[in-house]
Amino acid sequence: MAKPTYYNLEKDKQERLIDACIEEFSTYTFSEASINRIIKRAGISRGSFYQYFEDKEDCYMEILGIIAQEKYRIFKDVVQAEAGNVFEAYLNMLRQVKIWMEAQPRYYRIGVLMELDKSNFIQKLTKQNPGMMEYFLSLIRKDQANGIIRSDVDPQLLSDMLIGINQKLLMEHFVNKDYDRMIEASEAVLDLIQKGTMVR
Amino acid sequence: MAKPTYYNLEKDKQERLIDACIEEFSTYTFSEASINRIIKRAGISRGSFYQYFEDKEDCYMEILGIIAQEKYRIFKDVVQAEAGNVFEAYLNMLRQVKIWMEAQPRYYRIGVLMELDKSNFIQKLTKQNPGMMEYFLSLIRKDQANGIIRSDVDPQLLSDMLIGINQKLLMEHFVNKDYDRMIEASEAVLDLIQKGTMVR
DNA sequence: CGCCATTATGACACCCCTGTCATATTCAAT
DNA sequence: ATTGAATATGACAGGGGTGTCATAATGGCG
Repeated sequence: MAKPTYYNLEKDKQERLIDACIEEFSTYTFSEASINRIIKRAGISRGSFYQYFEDKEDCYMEILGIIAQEKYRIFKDVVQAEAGNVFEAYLNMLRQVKIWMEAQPRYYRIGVLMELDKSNFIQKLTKQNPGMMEYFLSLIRKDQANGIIRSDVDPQLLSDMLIGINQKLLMEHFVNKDYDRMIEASEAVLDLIQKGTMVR
Repeated sequence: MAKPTYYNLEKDKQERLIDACIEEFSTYTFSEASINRIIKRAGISRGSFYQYFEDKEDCYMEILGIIAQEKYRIFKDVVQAEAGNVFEAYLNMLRQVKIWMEAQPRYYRIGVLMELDKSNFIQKLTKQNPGMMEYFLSLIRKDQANGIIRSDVDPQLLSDMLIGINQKLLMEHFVNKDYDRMIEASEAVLDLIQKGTMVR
């Protein structure tokens, strides 16, 4: 956790510092990120940085905390609409991600870079993510029970597919900043997965 | 290109050097790879390294050349069987990749790390890859003409899906070293894509 | 004002890296 | 055996990085 001095910082200075950190961590991997660049950008001295944070990891955790807060703020009042099936649930989720990407591209980028980092510290952080797969799995099973999805479809496989495909779409459209097209493409993908490619 | 001195090297020494390079480049990104570690492992002096190669890039290119050769050796006499459709072509390709992964996991790993590297040099190298997507696109169009795939399926989309899903499967099974399961999973995925998830 | 706690600073030690270069060694050919 | 070319070597320059620490500046408060 950041040192007391950090929390005592006057607002303006703290914001400058946070912005510099976000800029750095959304441009470089944690391993590649440079404290030198951060302090230069924030206009503070090397010594001060270490007055605020224990070290680079500490600083990173502080930023992650801020991101988590903001994420919660944006996602909390999203209609947790009872999704009719996995596919709808999926699209709901994607629309939320679109909002997130548009509102906070730098935050999203930090997430992307996290996935690319191989350092122990980051690997440990990333591992702590059970999440979404379980959610999809349960939905798929429910849909099978309701006769919406064929019962001989392997839930695990379908879930992997959904997650895998979209990782690609997300990434692709994020670099192009074409978020609307992303939703369209996803709808088409889901449609295809439901109907299959075969001529009937 | 490597310097003449490199090519004059006695076999044993050259092999030790190459092995050290492969070990390094299959463990670290090009940017993160360290000449210090390479020379230590190869048991040569720093000066010697630069007697053989212009610099790190030069060394990397030499290794890529060796990999390309080996890849060709393994892939050349694979039955370029006239695949019946995209899905068969896809599985053919995947089986080749399996052989490659098993035969040369380190080489495969170098490819993976290349994708993760953001340095200019590597980005430039990676870009020069038109490849597989075009191939899939043409096959998909052919299948549509032959009435195997519904004509209202977007070829680009299907191609993206195939490539995207498998990137995930490949990666996942590569880390688990479970190549047989990889083929099975891919077959299941392809089956699902063909038939769709809907109950008919 | 004077005093003390808090905060700010940049020089410093130490680490790792790449690429160079004068010098030493090896080796083949005369 | 001598000599000259090819090869080997590690000290060195120069750059970047992190974390520390003695010292300086600041700011409230008695």
